[in-house]
Amino acid sequence: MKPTIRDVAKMAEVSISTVSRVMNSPESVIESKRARVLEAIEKLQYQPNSFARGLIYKKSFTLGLLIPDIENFYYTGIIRGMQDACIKLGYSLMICNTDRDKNRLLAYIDAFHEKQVDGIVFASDVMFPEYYEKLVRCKIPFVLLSTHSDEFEVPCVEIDDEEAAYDAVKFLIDLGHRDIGMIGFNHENSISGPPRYQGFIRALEEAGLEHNREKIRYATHRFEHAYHAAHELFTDYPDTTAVFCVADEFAMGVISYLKDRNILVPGQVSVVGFDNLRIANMFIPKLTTIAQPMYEMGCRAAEKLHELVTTGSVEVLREKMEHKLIVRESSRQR
Amino acid sequence: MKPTIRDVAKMAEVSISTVSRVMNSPESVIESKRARVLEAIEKLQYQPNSFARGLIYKKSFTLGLLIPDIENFYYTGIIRGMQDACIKLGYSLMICNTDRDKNRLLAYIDAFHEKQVDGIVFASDVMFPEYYEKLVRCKIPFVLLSTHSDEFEVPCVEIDDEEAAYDAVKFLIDLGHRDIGMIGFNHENSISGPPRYQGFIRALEEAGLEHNREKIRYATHRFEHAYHAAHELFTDYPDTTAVFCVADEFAMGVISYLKDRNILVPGQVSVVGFDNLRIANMFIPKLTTIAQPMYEMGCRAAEKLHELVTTGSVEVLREKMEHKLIVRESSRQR
DNA sequence: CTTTTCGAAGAAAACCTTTTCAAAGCGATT
DNA sequence: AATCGCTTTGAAAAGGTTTTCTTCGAAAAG
Repeated sequence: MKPTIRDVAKMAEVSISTVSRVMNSPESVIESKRARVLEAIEKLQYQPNSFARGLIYKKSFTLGLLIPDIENFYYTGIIRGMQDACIKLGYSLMICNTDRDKNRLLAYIDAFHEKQVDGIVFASDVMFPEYYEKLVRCKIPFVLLSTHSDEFEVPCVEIDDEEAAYDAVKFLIDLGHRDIGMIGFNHENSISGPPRYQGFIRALEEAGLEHNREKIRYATHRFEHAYHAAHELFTDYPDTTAVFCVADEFAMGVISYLKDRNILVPGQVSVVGFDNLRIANMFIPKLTTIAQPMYEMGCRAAEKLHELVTTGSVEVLREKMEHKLIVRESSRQR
Repeated sequence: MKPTIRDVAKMAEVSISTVSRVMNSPESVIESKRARVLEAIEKLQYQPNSFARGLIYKKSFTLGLLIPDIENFYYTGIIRGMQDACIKLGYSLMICNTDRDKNRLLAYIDAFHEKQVDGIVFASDVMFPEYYEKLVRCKIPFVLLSTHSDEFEVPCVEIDDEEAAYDAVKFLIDLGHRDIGMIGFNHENSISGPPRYQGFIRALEEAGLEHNREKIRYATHRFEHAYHAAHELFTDYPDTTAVFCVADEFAMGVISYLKDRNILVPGQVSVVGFDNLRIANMFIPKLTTIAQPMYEMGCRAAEKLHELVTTGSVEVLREKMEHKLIVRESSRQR
């Protein structure tokens, strides 16, 4: 049986109030008793019961993180950042993987509610009214990560997707490419899909390359889809010399496809990815890509959530993080 | 204010006991009242307070998972499996990433203890006496995953590392290779290091290829180390025609090194990996590798822990999972 | 028609801690 | 000597649930 505060009190021959005080405001109890209590705590290996504590404080000192797909390398960086921030701020972290399943996500919110997490970071997914209302009804504070909501006023941490996509495409154009394709996210069920598309278009228009507008194929997160999308793209537009991919995993899919078709990357076709996953630097060829500061974003999300939880509001609603183009081996001057 | 069982009772005009019964043994309360209670619960969006519950049950219905490095792709499969099993079994899951830091790991155990997790899955790391004793003192049940302990009697789920390594090397030998190197885990701080080494040696001896005994270089988990280890190996033994790597990430490092040296894989050198990460199928060339059933191992670990938590013991102490050689593109007949 | 039995539901205790309130002790002030 | 104020301590309430113990009433048995 786990020792309770009562056992400590008995051993130290004081009341339980005194034991509690020793732990929470030690200066208020006289030296001699304090020493006895501390000794008893040590001897019994006493650890306060967090359930009893939670009952009183109405706080669990736990944050929840909701991610769509833990097998997506993108989230591992986020998790590390958030976990480190949680340690600093004194929280535990509960990570849940929704597998992009609506019901599962809803169930996790219930679980979080029941476990009384102090707040939730909601990563990447679209904030459907259903989710929003549930969260509000449960009165759980939350912040969005790598996503935002136009419909509701929710704090978020993200990069400028439009600008980042623009930078990537501009880079390809500056390299001399005139026939540029794109592998994008489907616009429904995706927040970063539209702005990245916009960035692509803006870069094209600025350079008078509107004839590429239609060279877009869509994929849904996974390598295999991107491989297939690349097949479609190059079947329809075999003269394409550069492809902008909205995810590194897509870039790998495209490069694999080109490899199978014996098209050289970057020799014949340049490919730019997005995210700068750890794998981007391990792939052959190493990927040119738009880097997102995943670790920092995880940290910021946790800090922002902490701010929201403790003060009830946040100073800046939408926080933009810096992206950066990283040039490696998958792109080349035309 | 969150609604409590009291509010539900008032609205349904019954006692709190009845409300409690509706939730825990509905058949014991009469239809009419049950309906009223259910309605009130629905209307108030009532959710029982898990602190109060925990206080009574002395259970948190939460399991902890301790992993050394979340950026290692190996663990994402494990996490998915374990999380799915947890859902089935009615647990929440708390994942902690130790970054292979002893103090951090110890701190997480404290956190788990304080949060009263019902049990812990301890993945991949060496079970140092320090950890073991702490866990025992805290009376937290735990199982080992992808590791085991010779020193202590702890339930575990793992594959047969010796056999798996043997299979991989045997495969290379059967392919006609006579000059085979290995990139292994350092033996200190690694559980699977020694048996995989043994498997390598056994396969060599069986084929009368003992002259390869020394062709081993070590790396510590990361791609870059493996790249460097490959450099050492091929500098010392330039005639090597096949490399057995104890991790897919090592295989990628080796292949990257060979690529930089303009040595073709599998044209001139065959490379076999270990784990069958998702990335093994995305890499160029796709990796021949030993598959571990990561998802199933995560599941089994959770189930086993559940068994341990609920019954106090497990039926089979050391559970062996099946591995399997997957032949892809990084290996070829010599 | 009375007694027994059984089902349903309420009251209250228990789980463990923090915190408020009250009391006791004691030196200092009037 | 009585009062005041201060420090230190203990008693008790509060937090929300489950569960045991009782009670009440109705149905079954005699």
